[in-house]
Amino acid sequence: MKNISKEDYLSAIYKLRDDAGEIKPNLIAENLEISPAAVTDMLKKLSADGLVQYRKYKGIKLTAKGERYAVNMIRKHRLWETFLYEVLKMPWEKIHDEAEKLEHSSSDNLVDKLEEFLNYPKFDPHGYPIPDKNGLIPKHKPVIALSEMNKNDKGVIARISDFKSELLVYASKKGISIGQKITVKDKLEFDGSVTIKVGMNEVSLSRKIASNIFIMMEE
Amino acid sequence: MKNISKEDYLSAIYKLRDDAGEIKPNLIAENLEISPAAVTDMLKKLSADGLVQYRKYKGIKLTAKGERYAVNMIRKHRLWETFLYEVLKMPWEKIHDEAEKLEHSSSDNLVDKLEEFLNYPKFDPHGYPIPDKNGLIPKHKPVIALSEMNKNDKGVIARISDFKSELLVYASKKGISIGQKITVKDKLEFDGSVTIKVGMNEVSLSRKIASNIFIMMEE
DNA sequence: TTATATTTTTAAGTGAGCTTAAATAATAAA
DNA sequence: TTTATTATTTAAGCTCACTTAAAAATATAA
Repeated sequence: MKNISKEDYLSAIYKLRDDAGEIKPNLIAENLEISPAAVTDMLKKLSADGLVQYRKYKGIKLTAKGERYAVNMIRKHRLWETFLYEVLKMPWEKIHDEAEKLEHSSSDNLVDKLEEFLNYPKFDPHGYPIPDKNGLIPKHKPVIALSEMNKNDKGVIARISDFKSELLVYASKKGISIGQKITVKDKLEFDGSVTIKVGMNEVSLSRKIASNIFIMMEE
Repeated sequence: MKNISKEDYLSAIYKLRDDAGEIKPNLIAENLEISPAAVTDMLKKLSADGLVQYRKYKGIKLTAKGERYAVNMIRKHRLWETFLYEVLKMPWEKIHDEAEKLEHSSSDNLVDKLEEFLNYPKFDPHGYPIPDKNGLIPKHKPVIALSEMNKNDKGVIARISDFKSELLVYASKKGISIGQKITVKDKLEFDGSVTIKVGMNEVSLSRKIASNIFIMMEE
């Protein structure tokens, strides 16, 4: 039996909520791989703690306090990922799961020291921004999903979704990594797949994969 | 084994057992600050897992398997302590508690990488030996508790018990740290307290404190 | 609008690891 | 050796984060 903590719920809500900041219980349940009933249960507790705004059958929102907690967890997660990748040289696809555990086992103070040691990185190894001590999240130029780009568009890989390690292994193998320049060589309306030039080679990616790779476009 | 409690029991048994390798349930209960009944409960489970040898009302022993697990946890703990102290520059008295949490949240692989990054340290910041990947524990010259030393004995501080952070803060304040040379200036039969010269100053320590400081004696 | 499907909540129950209280075994003192 | 003390185990019960199944609310389709 998995023991998913309040911290995980908050992070999940933060990451999965829509543009209006709302989320349905079902989505949380799917993401954390638990029953919807467990989510209802926990939402009541989080609500009692003043961490989420919860009304039966309505969309859920984080309170300001809940959001602070969530951002703090994400900060910890991304700093640990950076440490594991940059310092311990762990492979790209393993750092997410390790960081997932470490983020729950380190005090704010420890993580502040870690940030200092890493020299205040702004982005993690997958290209996600690292919130600072005050919850401020660095912005870089807007990014667009590779799946949304058109033939002949150019840009630089800025971010790759990190929640499926399979995706990261695959991307690595194809020579796809943060900071690489790419050009869209072809795009099939038929299945949404794109062919890009990255480094010396051309690679074809399914729509699903392309939608998890984010590009900083070139003007 | 992803179970925090079981890991804690094994470490506790390893650390608290007597010279014959045995331990009474009561001692575990006191150390983990739980009821003796909870210990009985868990011992049955550990026994079922083949980690301890348990017979009602008899002394408890770790099995070979249990000992491997315990040593591995201690390895993780001491490597994390070393990292927190040497790399993140966390204060001496805080690293024990932080390492206590991290040790349960890091894979063997991660810890191996950490060890490599730290350049294979042999002792942690409190002077305890760090088991290697194979469970081999470095030995340094034998040490003796400061409380067992006699007037005019000399030596070097090799180890300070780390399970009461209060003790570490106190020691720090008195200028006591690993590697320092000391001389026993006086010892009172009355209460077992000792006065030592360390660096420039003389400090008096109760028997209890002296029994938690270990010295590599000078011949 | 009504019927149907989907989502969410409630209700009842589980296992892990703890608690207190009572019973039993081992140890120490008279 | 008997008695008193201390240590350990058993028994019953609690909380937490889950589960499944059923009920209720909401959303979608005919």
